Amino acid sequence: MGDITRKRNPERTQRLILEAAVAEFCERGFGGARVDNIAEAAGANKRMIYHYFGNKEALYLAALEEIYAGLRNAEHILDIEDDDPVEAIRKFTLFHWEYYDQHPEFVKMLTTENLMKAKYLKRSNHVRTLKSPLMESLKRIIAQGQQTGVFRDDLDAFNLYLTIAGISYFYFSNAYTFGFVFNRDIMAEHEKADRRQHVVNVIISYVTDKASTDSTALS
Amino acid sequence: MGDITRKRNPERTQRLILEAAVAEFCERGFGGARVDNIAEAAGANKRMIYHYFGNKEALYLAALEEIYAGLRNAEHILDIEDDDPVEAIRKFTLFHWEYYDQHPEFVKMLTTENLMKAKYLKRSNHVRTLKSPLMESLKRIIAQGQQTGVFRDDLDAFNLYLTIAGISYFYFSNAYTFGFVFNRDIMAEHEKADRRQHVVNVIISYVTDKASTDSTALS
Amino acid sequence: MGDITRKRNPERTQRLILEAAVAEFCERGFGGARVDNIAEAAGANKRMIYHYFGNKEALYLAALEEIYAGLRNAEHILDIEDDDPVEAIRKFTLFHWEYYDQHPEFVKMLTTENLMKAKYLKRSNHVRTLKSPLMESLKRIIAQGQQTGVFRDDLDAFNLYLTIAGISYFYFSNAYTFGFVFNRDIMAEHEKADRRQHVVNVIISYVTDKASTDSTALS
Amino acid sequence: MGDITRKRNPERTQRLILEAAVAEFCERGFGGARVDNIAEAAGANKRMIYHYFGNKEALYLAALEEIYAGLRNAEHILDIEDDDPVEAIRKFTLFHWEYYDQHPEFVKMLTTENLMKAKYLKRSNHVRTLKSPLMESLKRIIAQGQQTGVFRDDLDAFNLYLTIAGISYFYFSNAYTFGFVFNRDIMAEHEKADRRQHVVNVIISYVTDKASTDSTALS
DNA sequence: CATGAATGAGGCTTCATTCAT
DNA sequence: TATGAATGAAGCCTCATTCAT
Repeated sequence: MGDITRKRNPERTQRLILEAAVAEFCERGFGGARVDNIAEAAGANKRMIYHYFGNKEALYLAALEEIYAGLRNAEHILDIEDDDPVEAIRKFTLFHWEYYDQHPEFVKMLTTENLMKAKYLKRSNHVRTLKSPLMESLKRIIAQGQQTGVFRDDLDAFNLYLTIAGISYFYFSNAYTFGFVFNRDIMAEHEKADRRQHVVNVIISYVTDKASTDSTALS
Repeated sequence: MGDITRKRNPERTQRLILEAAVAEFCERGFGGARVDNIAEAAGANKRMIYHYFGNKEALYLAALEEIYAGLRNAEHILDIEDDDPVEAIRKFTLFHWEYYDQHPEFVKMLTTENLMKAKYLKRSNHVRTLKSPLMESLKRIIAQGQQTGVFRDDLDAFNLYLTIAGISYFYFSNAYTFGFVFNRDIMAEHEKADRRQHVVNVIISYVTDKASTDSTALS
Repeated sequence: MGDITRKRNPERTQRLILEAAVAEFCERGFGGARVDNIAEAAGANKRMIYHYFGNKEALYLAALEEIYAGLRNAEHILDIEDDDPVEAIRKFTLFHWEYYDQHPEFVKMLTTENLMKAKYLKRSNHVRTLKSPLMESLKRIIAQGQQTGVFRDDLDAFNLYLTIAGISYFYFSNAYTFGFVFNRDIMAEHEKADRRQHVVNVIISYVTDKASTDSTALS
Repeated sequence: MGDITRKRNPERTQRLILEAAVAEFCERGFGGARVDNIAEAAGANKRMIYHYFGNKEALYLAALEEIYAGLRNAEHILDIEDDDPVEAIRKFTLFHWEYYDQHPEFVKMLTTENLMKAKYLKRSNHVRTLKSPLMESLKRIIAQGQQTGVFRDDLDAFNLYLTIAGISYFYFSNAYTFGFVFNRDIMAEHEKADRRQHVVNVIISYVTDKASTDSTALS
């Protein structure tokens, strides 16, 4: 008795289950995840999962929303008040790079969810609002860069956002296969540092390349 | 009688099983895929899968190698004999875009495999050699572009390849979540056409942006 | 309601499974035994077998150890405090005869296990200690018999044990084939009584035959 | 062409199948034996087994009869023309010891068959006659030993046969469990030589022990 | 709130046997 | 005679979920 860590602590139990669920779903995907594993990892009884979350699908959705919530919290770090749009876009790009690097569970959950055609995400009521702040930030940066004449004119926020996110995301999401095919240790620190710089270069080259705007007419 | 499609045609049976396996693994991932479904879709007896492929894991590996083999075959299309390096890089980029667009099974199998940390790919003996030709093509293009002074000096083939592949791959691999969060029909033809042009622009801007080579020193 | 025999009685469930397992493995051997049969005979859900024992192999090992444990328990009956070594060896011999007669499952499990080259027995951690008490008893009897000059000098406990056990064991283990070949109802009570006496005679003749000790030189 | 070893040699194929069957049934028992394994080991097509033997059960019966036929052939070696009944009984005993030692497949097939309650043996039409010659030999030896006053009067051929056979058989049939429990290498040559002598001693002590005939009245 | 025993459906795999050639 | 592709039944095992306490 007196074992306060185990007895009658609903919030703690829920949190532990959620954390264990995120880890398990990341590690094995939805189909491969085991409710038993989650219960054990959470130090909770399996019945508690059903008590608090209903079933495996609902637990997965909770884990997915937890992941998106993590991104929302991190956005606050990204307070770009820079006068320099180039520096701002650089920070914006690096924010994504760093986030994916430090939150592999985010990458894995999104990848899993995409394989399931966003089946569960579509059931979420408040996820859709989450990414907007980042998009708004990007739009502000673009506007400022174009006003000051540093950025090309034909920038589209949505496309640029996809490129910035994708170029970083892909490195982490597909590291295993191309690491194997090209026989490189993708996750080594020096490899990541090298790639990080490349990513920034690509983005900055694109947004500041005003000449090539016309080149699009070629294709 | 006369039902030539069902009787004693081992090669056909194997092929049908493999095709059904690719579809099923793409649709549901390794853990979610059902051997029964594959057998039924192939119009074959379930026992045949074990007769020809051994077990589910071996069948998955065969499907994975089939996917990579498909890429190898497609490479022949990419005979870039252009004198213009910019045009060459454009073709190279579009080849990847088109391939991912037209072969969603390639994207899904690779994504699945990455979620499993390339567990099965590592068992493959001849996959590693497959991507080399593409990399060689890219190196030739880079060399030519730099000789003619059109390309920047600091291009790294590996990084550029990852960027070209990733920027396209990401669009298709993450279409479902992005489409939902931003409420856009990512797979609509006009959206894809728009994106296709953007991707080309980004790559060309980067490789031809000789000025910003120095800008990297800033970060 | 009130059906206490079926609900929430883990010990009872485990015991019933184990008993059913012993019967099934005896009847059909390891390969021939059916997990479904065991579950049904135990009145339990098949899943419970895996819950409590892990898998078929582990269940078999548990059954095997149960069998050996039965022998250990029976040993307590064999408290030979006789002053007469001949009477002691007679009791010792009859103990084995009676045990094999009354525990056909012991004979069958051992026979099955030997056909499998003791594959599972070797995994057991506490079986090896079980037979020692019997061997110790025999050694004491031999020592006493030799001290009093009733037994021959060249008795080897291990060999004698094998003979005592084997001569009885064989009758029950091979009853079906030689019962058929010689067309006799081996398991009829009068046949067993006759054989029982013969077995005792053979052992006593051997241990008390001091003259023939030299005869070994002949061969 | 010209590969005479593989093509169109019915007798050879049948013999190879039978030999492979004996080996497989010995190694794994009836339930554990695999028709595929037998076909492969025989270098034959699986269909041939069904062509020549009908089905798995019939093949097993054929293997069982083959085993008994082997014993019959070996009996000819046992031409005991000795004037000395003790020497004759010694030879008779050693014949069984040697046969079991040199033909483990005989021991295993009989053991397997007994576990199945002689299910298949009972279907055999000519096995029952096979052991008679040995029994007749033993009866002659007993008669001679009793006529010359060397053997005890109460010898029963059937019981003596069982003892002689069983005491040897048991050593080989139960070698694995005994070897493990007592931690001895039962099949080592020096162990076998030691045991061989012991077995002979036990039998000779019994048949020549005329005094203890009365002692049976005690029990 | 918490436990873990119990369940039924379904998953992968194996098997002896038959069929078309 | 010989081959090996094809089959349906059944085996072991796993899973998410519910129930009794």
